[in-house]
Amino acid sequence: MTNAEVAACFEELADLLELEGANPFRVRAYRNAARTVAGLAESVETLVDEGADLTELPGIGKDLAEKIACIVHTGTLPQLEELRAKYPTGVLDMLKIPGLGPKKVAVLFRELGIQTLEELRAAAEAGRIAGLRGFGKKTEQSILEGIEHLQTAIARVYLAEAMPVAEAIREDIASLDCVDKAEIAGSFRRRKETVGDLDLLVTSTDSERVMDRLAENEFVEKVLQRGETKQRVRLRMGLEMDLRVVAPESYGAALAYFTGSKEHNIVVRRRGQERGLKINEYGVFRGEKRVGGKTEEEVYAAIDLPWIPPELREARREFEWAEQGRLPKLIELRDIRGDLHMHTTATDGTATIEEMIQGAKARGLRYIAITDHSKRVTMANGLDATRLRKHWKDIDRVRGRISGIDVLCGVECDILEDATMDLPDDVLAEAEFVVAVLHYGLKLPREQITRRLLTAIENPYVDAIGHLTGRLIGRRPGADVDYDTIMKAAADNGVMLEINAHPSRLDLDDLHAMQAAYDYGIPILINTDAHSVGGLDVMQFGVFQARRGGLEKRHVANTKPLK
DNA sequence: GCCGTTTTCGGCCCGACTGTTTTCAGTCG
Ligand SMILES: Nc1nc2c(ncn2[C@H]2C[C@H](O)[C@@H](COP(=O)(O)OP(=O)(O)OP(=O)(O)O)O2)c(=O)[nH]1
Ligand SMILES: [Mg+2]
Ligand SMILES: [Mg+2]
Ligand SMILES: [Zn+2]
Repeated sequence: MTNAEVAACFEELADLLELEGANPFRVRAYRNAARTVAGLAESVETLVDEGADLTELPGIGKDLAEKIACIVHTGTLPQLEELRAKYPTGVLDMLKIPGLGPKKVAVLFRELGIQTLEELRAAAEAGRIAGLRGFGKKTEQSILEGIEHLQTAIARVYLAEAMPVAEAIREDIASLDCVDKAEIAGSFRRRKETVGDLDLLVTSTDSERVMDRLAENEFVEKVLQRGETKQRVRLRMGLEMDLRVVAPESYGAALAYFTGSKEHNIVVRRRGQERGLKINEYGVFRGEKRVGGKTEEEVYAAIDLPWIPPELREARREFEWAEQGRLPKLIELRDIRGDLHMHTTATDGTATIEEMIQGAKARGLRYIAITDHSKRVTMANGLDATRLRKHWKDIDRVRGRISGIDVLCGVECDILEDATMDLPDDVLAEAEFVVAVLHYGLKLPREQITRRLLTAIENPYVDAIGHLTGRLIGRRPGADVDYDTIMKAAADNGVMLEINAHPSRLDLDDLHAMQAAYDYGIPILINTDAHSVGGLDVMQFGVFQARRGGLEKRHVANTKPLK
């Protein structure tokens, strides 16, 4: 039972309770529990087995602690099963339609007995929905469009994919004379690995002009919603964008609001309440009087906290840290000196040794390791001992004529399904850098995954483990890694763990990078795994993930000089 | 359902947009 699975139970229960018309704060408690569990680096299953006191976790009381234990032991909750029996899964599907929330879905289910999206479509087409209390012709029409849209709607988008579009739109809006500031906020500013939409904050005294300009932008397909201060549009790429326009004096408060996260905002506002203040997107108010909000610093100062970096604003540990003046000084891209994982045309890269070295040098790196694939990765033309030794000779020749950057003859060695290394020790011993990885057999049971990873970690020639779980964000889950065992072994054996910076990997993720660095003292590497010169530019995404995990420069080995 | 040196009961963030409504509920950010 993974943390994600436990969290999913609570999420589903929250949705079902909402349909039942339960107390919204009780529903929130379940959602908070889901978030707490999902945000835990340690496995709740282990915690339960060890008899840990779960009520020490934020938002988990006696009741929820028992429910967690019940889910871990039985896979579900009696209460959840009862509600599932009452509301078929198709009812929950209806909640995905924009504009349909728990109240409306409950009406459709109760009054018309609608249980699936198909039945909902039929009812709307037959005109049976308009006329229900709270439903009219427009709602009926928007339901039909909503069902249609669900079929083609895109999932969350990689931050890296959203970035060029976001930046282009931001610049266009910023070029208007009436615009003071334009910033992308939301999950984008918090540097989450994927974004559900883009949130553009603009300060201006002419919101009409700003909204018109966005509506005309070449990336925009359609205006979905428009009011006095905000507009929602759908971009041609499928992603949607929220535009919020406020007056310049509200910049800080609005940026804080729109950056979120939602849960972070709730804590900020609660701390405001406790101090007799009201905090909203327009400012900080004592009664009618505005007492701050021009900058984010003012907002945080009003609740007796230092400014908190956006990457940490997830209502995890940041308030505790800020309160104690222990906010980490987060690593920055410019701290990175080396990149110890990349490929060339020797295997599945598209650039030569020389091009990769020059590319790295042009990006200001002082050292790199060239780590082409080992033979098991036949698809990528992986190298056997003979070809690898020849490749290293080639690298050695090229590095000899390029000054200003150190180049290591490395290898990305597969950890085979039978828990042996893809290359013999005598070859690995000759390597100047070895990053060991799982590529195949990711679905093997936890015990075998552990055995394989331990083989690599205990191998004297392995320097680091790359993309530990092998997850591909939004496409496939990673291997079932026993983090505690693996991290303890890595710490004991002096093996580093990688944050693979590729936008679809980011593996280690933020939570486990934090666990490795803070709980186990394991040096972290942030590597690009570049397969082309341009691939070296993804380093920033690895740094973002590290920042979200609270990592400082000191935690990251490739900020240090090559020894 | 959680939580607390102001509370162990009674709060729980705050506001915009839409559509349905005759004054506001629902949904969403
Ligand atoms: N105070 C407050 N702010 C909210 C609430 N919901 C959303 N926000 C703020 C914080 C969010 O980061 C910001 C943008 O909302 P989004 O729905 O786009 O969420 P976000 O960008 O965080 O994640 P996303 O990747 O879009 O799913 O609006 C809320 O219920 N209360
Ligand atoms: Mg967003
Ligand atoms: Mg949004
Ligand atoms: Zn690689």
